[in-house]
Amino acid sequence: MDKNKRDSKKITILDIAKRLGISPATVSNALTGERYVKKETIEKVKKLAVDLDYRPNFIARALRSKKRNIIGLITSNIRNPFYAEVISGVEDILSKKDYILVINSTSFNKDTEVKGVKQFNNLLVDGFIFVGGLSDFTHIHQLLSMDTPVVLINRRITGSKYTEITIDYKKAMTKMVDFLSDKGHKVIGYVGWKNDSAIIPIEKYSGYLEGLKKNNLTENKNIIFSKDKIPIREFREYREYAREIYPVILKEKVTALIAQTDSIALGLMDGFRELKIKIPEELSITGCGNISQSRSFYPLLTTINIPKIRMGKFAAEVLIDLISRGKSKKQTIYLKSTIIKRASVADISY
Amino acid sequence: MDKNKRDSKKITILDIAKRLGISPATVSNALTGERYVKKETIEKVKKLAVDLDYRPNFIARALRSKKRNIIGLITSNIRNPFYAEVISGVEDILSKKDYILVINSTSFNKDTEVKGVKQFNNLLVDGFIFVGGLSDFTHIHQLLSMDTPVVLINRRITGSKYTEITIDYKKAMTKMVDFLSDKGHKVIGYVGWKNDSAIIPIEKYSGYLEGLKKNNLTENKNIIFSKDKIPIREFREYREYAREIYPVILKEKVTALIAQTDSIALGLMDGFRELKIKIPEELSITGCGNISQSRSFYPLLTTINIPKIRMGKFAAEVLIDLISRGKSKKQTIYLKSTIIKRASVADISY
DNA sequence: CTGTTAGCGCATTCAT
DNA sequence: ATGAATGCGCTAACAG
Repeated sequence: MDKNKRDSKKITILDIAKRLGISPATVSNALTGERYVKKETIEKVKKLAVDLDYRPNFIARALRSKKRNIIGLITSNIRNPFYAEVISGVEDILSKKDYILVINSTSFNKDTEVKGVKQFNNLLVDGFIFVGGLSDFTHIHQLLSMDTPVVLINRRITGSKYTEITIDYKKAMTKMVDFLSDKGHKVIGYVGWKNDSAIIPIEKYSGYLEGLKKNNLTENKNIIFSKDKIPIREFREYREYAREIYPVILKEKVTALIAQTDSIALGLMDGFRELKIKIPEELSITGCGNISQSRSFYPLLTTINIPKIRMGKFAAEVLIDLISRGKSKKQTIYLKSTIIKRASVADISY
Repeated sequence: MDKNKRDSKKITILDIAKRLGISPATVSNALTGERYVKKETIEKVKKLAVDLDYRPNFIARALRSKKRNIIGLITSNIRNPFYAEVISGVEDILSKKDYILVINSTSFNKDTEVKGVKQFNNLLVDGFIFVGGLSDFTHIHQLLSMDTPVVLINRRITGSKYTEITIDYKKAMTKMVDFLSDKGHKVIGYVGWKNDSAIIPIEKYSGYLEGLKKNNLTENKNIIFSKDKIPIREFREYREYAREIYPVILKEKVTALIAQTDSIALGLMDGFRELKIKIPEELSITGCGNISQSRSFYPLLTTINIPKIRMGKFAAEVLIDLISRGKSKKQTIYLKSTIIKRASVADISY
C-alpha cells in the first residue's frame, strides 16, 4: 500500500545506519558533511537516504546543535501592503536558504511586541527581523541578549545597537524638491504628520525644508500641512483633509504638494478629484513609497521608490550573515531610492 | 549586573527542581498542569519560575511530546491584500493560543509548494493552513499523512479530504443579480475569467447565470465578458479591457456589470473614468471581496463582503480543534457573505 | 500526590 | 575513516 508508506514511522539516521551496517554518527557526518567520511560511504548513505525518503528532524537537530535555521519576523501590521512586499522579499531569500520564517504581527502594541519576542526567544530563533514600527525599542532591547542577530527594516530607533536597513529619506525628499523646482514650481507645500518619536517622518520633513533652502524657495508655515496625530487610515483621513486645506492652497498659490507617503498623496488626489480640481493641471502632487496603488490609479503618481522587496531580501541576507558570525552589529545601511516620474506632476517651467 | 542576567545560561526545570528540592517531573507537571500536583507545590513552582525568569524550551518540549504548537501556513502570495487580511486573522488567534505561525509563499508554483510542505513536515508542524491557490492538490496530498490536520481557506479542491473554509460564491452572486434586478436593471453583464481548474470562478459565474434565470432576465452571451487566461494583474488588465468592451455595452444597452472580483471592478471603473463614462449614472458596477480599496476610491464600490479576517480566525480555531483531536476531517464550511451597498450602483427602477 | 527512569532524534565528543 | 557513548531539555511511563 502506498498509503501506508506515508503513515509509516519516520525514517531516522538510525534506520539508515542499520541497513548499511554502519554507525549513526557516520550517517550524520555523511549527511551534514561536518567531518570527513569516505566518498563511497557518503554516496551510499545519500542514496539510501533518498530511497527511504529520509527527512532530517529539524526539532531534534535544533535541540542538539545551536543552529536552528529559524528566523523570527515581527511587524506592526501584516496587512500594510508596504510591509507585505518587504516580507515577501524576506521570505524569498529565507526559503531559498532553507531557513524557516516565523511571523508575528503586533498592531503597534508594545505588549504584543514583547510577547512576540518572548515567544521567539522560547523557540530559540537564530535571529530577528523587525519591519516597521515606532522608534522606541527599549522594551525589546532588554529581552535580547547582547549579540542576538537583529535587523530592522524601515524602523529607525534611537541609540540603536543593531543593523538598520532603510533609505535616506531626507536626501530623497530634498531631491523631490529639486525635481519640482526644475519643473518650474516655486510654491511647494508639504502634507504629512509629525511626532517626536517617529524618526522617519522627521527625516522626510527636514529633507523638504532642506530642499526649499537649496532651491532658494521661501519656507512658508502656512503651506506646511502637518498633523500631530498618527493617522490610522491615511488614505481616508487625507481625502477629507483635501477639502480642508484647499482654500489655503488657493490663497497661497501653491502649485505643488509633496506628501509624506503614497497613501496620503492618493487620498489627497481622490479628495481633490471630488472637488473637481484637475491633477496635475491645477495642482501637482507627489508621494513616497511607490506602493502598487500609486501605479494603478489615475493620474499615476510621481513618487519616491523605496525598494521594498529588495529591502526584504537584503535584510534576510545580512541577517544570515550575522547569524553565521554569531553576533549583532551596529550599522545603518541605506538602500538607493529613486524618483519615479509619472503623471501627477505638471511642467510649468515655461 | 542586569545585563549579565540576559546573557546567563537559560534556566531549566532542573534548576527549579533543585532549588525546591523536588523532581523535574513534578516541576513539569506543575507548569503544564498535565497531572495532578498539590496546590502549594504548583504555587511555589510558578512563583520561582517567574522569579528566575524561566522560559520553557519549545524545541525540547516539541522533541519529547508530540505537541509542537507550530502551524504552517502556505499561501500563493503574501502580497495579495486579500490574503494578507486572512493571514492577519490567523495570526491573531494563533498568537493568542500560543501557537507559532510559520509562513511560506509559493507564487502559485507547484514545486515551491511541494518544497514548502516538505520543509514544514521536517519541522513537524502540528497542522497546515493553505490560503488561496489552484484547485489541484494531488502533489500536496501525497506528502501529507492521512490524518494530518489541514484547513484550506478560499481554496477549493476537487475530491478534497480536508476542511475547506469558503463562502457560497454561487449564492452570493445570485443575490447580487437579485439586488441589481430590484434596482431596475434588466441587462446585466458579467466580467471575469474562467478556467476549468479554478472552482471558485466557476461557482461565481454559475451564480450569475442562476440569478438571471431566477429574475427572468435573458442570458446574452455577448455581454458575458470572460477571459480564458488567469490575469496576473487584474486591475491593470481590466482597466484596458474597459475600452475594449465599451462598444458592446452600448450596443446591447447594458446598465449594470457584475465583476468577478473587486480588482476587476475597480480596474473597469478606472478605465471607464478615462472614457468619461459616469459611474453609476451611465453604468453600474459591482465587485466581490470588499477589499480595502473598494472602500477607498470613488465611487465607493458595491460589492460582496467576504469576511477575510473572520475566515482566518475561524480557520485557526478549527485547525486547533482538529489538532487536539489528532485528525483531519472532510468538510466544507461556508461563512456568511453579505452585499455591501455603496455608490457604484444606480437605482433605475422608476 | 510525587519521584525515578528512560528516551525523543540528532550531533558531538572521545575513542579506536 | 569510523564507532560508542553521551546529552541537549523536556515529558511519558511507571512506580511508589
